[in-house]
Amino acid sequence: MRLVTWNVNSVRLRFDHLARLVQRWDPDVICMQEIKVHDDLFPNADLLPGGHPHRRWRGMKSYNGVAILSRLPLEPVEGPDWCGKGDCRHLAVRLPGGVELHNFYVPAGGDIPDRKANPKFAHKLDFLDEMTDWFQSERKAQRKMILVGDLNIAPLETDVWSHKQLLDVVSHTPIEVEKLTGLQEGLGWTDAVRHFIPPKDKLYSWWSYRAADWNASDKGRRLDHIWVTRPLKGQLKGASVLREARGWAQPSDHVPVVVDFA
DNA sequence: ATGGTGGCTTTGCCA
Repeated sequence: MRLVTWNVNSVRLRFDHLARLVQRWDPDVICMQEIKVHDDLFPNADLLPGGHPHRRWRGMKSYNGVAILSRLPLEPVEGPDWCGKGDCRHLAVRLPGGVELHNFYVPAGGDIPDRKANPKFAHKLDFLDEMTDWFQSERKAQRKMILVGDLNIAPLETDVWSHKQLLDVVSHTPIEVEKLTGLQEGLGWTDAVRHFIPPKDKLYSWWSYRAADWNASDKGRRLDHIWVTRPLKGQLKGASVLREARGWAQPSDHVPVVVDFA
């Protein structure tokens, strides 16, 4: 089984790119974030017509929104209303074999890394705390679970273009990294991508639109992740980050991240 | 210290 997570930054602008993704990498399950469309307007018929027939989505107007397209059957799994905001940042399903798949879009957190000065940063930290508590109390480490998504945090020094220069930049501050690590250690999640691509290697999944030449300056961050619980660790077969997708015409600022399972 | 781009909606908000 090949699984992809991708922050598409508007699903309605990404029909061709999704078709190319399937043509070139043939994923069985596609998890998307930032679909930016209300449920009623989700472009179901125009999206990979005839393919990946098992689909679920949760979207709102303009912002946020998550979706899963799959060749394998999906059963719904209920989740909480994170931070009581009803803002469409989580979609959970059960795959055949009793595997739970959790697709997240963690709040970006605004520009100022200060809980008091910036409510968006407070929301991000609270969201991470709620995730940690919920997985600890409602979900157990011995379950087969996959957690994917745009977690909006680059935890390792090699997950950013400059560790020193990003220490005060939201996405790589010590408090965010500490909370993400706490979430990870809570259930003993394995970072499936770093399982194959050594932590000493630089690795990014996002490059800002604001760079004059994203490829030449290469000021990226690894914000998109795929984690698995211990019972699935032995099933991991490979991982890659599809950097070339950032060079496609009118791209998302994120690229797909892929993990293969036995 | 600043501003750079893109998507969606509205002329600003969010990333």
